[in-house]
Amino acid sequence: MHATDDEQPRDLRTRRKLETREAIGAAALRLAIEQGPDGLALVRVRDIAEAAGVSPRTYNNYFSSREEAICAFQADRARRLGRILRARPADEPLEEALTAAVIEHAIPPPDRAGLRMIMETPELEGEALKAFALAERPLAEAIAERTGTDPDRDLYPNVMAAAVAAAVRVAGRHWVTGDGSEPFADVLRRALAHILPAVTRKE
Amino acid sequence: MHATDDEQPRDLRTRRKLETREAIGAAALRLAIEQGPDGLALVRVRDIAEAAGVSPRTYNNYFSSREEAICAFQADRARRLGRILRARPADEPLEEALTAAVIEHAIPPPDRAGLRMIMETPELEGEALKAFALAERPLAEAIAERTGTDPDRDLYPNVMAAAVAAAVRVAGRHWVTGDGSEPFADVLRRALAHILPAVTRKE
DNA sequence: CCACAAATTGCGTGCCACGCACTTAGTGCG
DNA sequence: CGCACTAAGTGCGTGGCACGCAATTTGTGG
Repeated sequence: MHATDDEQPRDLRTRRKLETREAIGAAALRLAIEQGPDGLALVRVRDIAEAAGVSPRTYNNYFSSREEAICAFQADRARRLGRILRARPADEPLEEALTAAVIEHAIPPPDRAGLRMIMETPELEGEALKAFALAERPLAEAIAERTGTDPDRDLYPNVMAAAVAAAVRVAGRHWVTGDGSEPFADVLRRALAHILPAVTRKE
Repeated sequence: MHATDDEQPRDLRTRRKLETREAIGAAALRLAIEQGPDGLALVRVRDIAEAAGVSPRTYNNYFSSREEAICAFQADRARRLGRILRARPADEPLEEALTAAVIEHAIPPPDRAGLRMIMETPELEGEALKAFALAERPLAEAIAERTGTDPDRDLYPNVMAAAVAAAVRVAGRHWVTGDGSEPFADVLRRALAHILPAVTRKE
């Protein structure tokens, strides 16, 4: 009864498709990092396509904007959170399950340069926010399943999901801003500790 | 020592400028609502400009995308939150001050059709998320001021600001999704109640 | 082996963001 | 009360991008 099912296909075609998508996304991010936050306009579509070994037309079969391509990896990563939470044992308290899921979600830690690039570039930040927001829905569903609430009717699971996503986002920003000596997982734990006391169900 | 100062100018020029900006934003939103979430592509720049009684070139002196123009009112509204919180009495407990600020911020309640349009249109939602994220910084600064923390070093004020913004956002979505019988302020209160218990300072 | 489906590509079209230069309108000072 | 100065509005030209369409290549299944 999953609302989001990401099957892992053995189909050759589908695998190629995934590969090209990742190739384009990786190329886009790499070029963006090379140019830096202020040179985003210099990253042309044809450059991305060429770097990915693909035609410009194909690039935009997969993405409808450069921002989307650059943030693809982050979007895919964010989508994992809900699934990971579902995989936690059902009898685990929500607070622990959430923490564990978020930490597990951060393995391996995201590419620091990439995250930094995205967080420091306004246009990319917007796209990243969209990615985070998209991840909230499956997360809310997973939370609802654990708490016996309904994401379509109740505020609780949606607020919790949004708050957790917000904490992860802030933690990421903090991590890329600092000197990086503190492990990402630790920053995540601290950020979550600020909002998790609010898991108290009241309705 | 404000980081964001929105002066209210009596200058004729500046007033005209503000009027133009609002005229364009209002026209953009109105046209978008007319076309509905699926007809966003039909809202051309020249239509917006014409409806606002201004040249297309002028339109894009103010906004660099239709989405930005359509969501301008929401962005301006979001920016108010930090200022409102600062205006609350300094001795008021953070939890109460936050609630009061958010409620006050919702007066007058936002245009339901506009909010609905924005929430139901993916491209606009992205822009709205950016607006919310932009409002987080001044909010975090206001929270930091109240709690004696530093938004540049500490996680706490940033996490709290993001969580509050997230709650407001979710409340807004819930409000426009439902039948609207419940006042927006009540939805806000309920949403905040889920995260405000987390105001416990731990570091 | 063959028909079918799906992905890649080239081409053409309409739209848009933005730099530049010019005009028009407000402002402040002598 | 003009007069220089500044700032906003505007027209035009350019480069770039998203996307529909149709042809081609590349897997897939009977």
